[in-house]
Amino acid sequence: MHGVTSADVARDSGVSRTTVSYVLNDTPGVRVSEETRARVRASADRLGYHPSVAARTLRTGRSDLVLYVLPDWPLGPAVDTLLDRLAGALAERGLSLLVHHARSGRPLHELWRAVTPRAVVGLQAFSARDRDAMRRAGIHVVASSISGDVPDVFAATQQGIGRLQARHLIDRGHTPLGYAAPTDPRVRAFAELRLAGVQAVCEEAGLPAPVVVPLELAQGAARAAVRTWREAAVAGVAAYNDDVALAVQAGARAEGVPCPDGLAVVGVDDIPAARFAVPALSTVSQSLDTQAEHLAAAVVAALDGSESDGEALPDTLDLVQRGST
Amino acid sequence: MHGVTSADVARDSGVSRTTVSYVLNDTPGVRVSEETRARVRASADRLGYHPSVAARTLRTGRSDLVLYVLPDWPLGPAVDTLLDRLAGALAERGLSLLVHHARSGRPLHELWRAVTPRAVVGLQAFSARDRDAMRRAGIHVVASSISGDVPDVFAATQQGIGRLQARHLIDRGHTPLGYAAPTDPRVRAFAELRLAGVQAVCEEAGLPAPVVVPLELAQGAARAAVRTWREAAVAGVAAYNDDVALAVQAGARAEGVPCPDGLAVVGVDDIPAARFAVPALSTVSQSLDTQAEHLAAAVVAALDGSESDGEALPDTLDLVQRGST
DNA sequence: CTGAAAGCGCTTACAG
DNA sequence: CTGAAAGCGCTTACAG
Repeated sequence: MHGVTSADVARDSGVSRTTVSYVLNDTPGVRVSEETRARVRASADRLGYHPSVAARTLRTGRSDLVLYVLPDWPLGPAVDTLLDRLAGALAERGLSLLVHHARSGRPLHELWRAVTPRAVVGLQAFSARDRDAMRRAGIHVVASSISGDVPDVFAATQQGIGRLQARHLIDRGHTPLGYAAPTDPRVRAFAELRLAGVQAVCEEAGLPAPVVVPLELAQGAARAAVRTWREAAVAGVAAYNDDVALAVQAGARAEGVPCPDGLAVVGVDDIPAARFAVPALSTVSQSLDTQAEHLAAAVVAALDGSESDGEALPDTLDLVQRGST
Repeated sequence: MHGVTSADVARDSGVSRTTVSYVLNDTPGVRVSEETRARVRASADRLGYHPSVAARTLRTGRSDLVLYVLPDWPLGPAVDTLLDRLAGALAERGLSLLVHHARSGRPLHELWRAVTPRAVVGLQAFSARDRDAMRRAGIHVVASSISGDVPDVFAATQQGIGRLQARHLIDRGHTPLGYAAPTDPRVRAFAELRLAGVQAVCEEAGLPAPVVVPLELAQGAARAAVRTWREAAVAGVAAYNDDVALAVQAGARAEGVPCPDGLAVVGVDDIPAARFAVPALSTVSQSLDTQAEHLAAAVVAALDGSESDGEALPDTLDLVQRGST
């Protein structure tokens, strides 16, 4: 049984449910004697009273939930950091995280119409239709792009990663460039954005377009890729992430190509294994912590009504140079 | 505005709210003509009706939420797989995942009493008090241990990992043994369980207890650790996970100790980097996918009332032998 | 086969 | 300063 209701508390403390509500919610602009307040709170405590979320939601038309839409793509470790920060920041305000699974096939609007969350948060931009409908329903919408219609912050960051990798390779004289793409179709959007960054820098520098090779995470595939790059005289490879970069290094080793002199490689993520590779792997560090913090702050700001348009995502990209470039 | 209610649908289709409810919920044992059903459904569709979750929950005393308690320890990539499988399996039954953050400081009972979820799922065992209170409230409780009071399945699995590592090293003749522990305090519980497995096997084999060295993920720390093991004549090291194992390999390399002949190493997780290490890293693969699937199945079974006591976690541990042992 | 009515637990004008 | 009463939207005995 759920059991204890505000009526029980009222009876126990000898006041009306109205007063119980006033006291327990600290309703502003209401005068209740300190003595009564204490009595009510003591009763609530003693009886183990917890207001029914359902009833409150029904009455106020607004729940204490924040809907978090998981993206289509696998987040990997990032999801942990993100969830952690978000759930933590929300818990401080008495809000809870409801997770929606984009891959589940259940349409988003079915969920938000049903639960009337306080805010909806996603890493991807929502469709204009979804977004407008949610706004009209008074729900705060926080996409990865902080201010409504600005191009996606995450997209900008992804391109920035590719740009940083390319510029670094060029600065170190490892030209022309190659790109080691992942084969997992779910991260294609990311890979394409990062690659676009590399391509843009090549063009700006008057270099030929990077030689793109999709790379299975296996020895054989890696060797074949290295051979392809060698034939094209590629001297520096930007890899989709550290795992792919490590594969490239292994392929080069197997082909007898020295790194970085024969083929330089730069990854993304700075996973622990990067610093133990031979030679140690240069990589772009993303500072997910900062990004997660930023997202959490954006949500909280939206809830507080301060909208926080201006606040751009601080620069979270960092090139860690090690032996592989 | 939320707007459309069952009253609107009733008016629009010329029936009572009762009938609307019967039709839309397919209430069994109720006869409504096919024609009426079609009319009601058409109205609901056309008006964009979505029953209020809050009202339904208030009325029935049971929500469509499953509360998922994130553990104290960082899950890393695992959380992604777990969430994915769980949210997917639940979405199929019209249930949604509510995430509770153990680290948030907000007590668990406050949340479950407030939202009356259908089930509560956690990777850790709940306190007996929490568990009993939830059961009494009619909430299904699914901990990592499937059947209520059996010792924690995850704990058993962790010990199994250590046992597998130790037995492998012994079989290959790499004795006596060392253990490379992590320094992150949040994973201490795991590390201790895995180490216990190693210790048990050593004892059973009549070997000295493993030499335990906590290992920072850095070159210097790794070298020092390797020196310690050398002094103790350790020939085989079980590492907490692949990241730590990779550090050990790097330390050995820097100390001029050949792997595996001078020092053999076995990790846990089979991360992509493991197969590209030099020599390639032997490791215990955990098959998180299988474990996640199993957890999702346990939740669904609990909801369906079939409890599924017997169904033990299938064996998900696998030793992948490569060059480092 | 269908409808009128009660009631889930809360908050909030509105009266006193 | 405090309370009686309405109503949020739904489901479900209960009558017809």
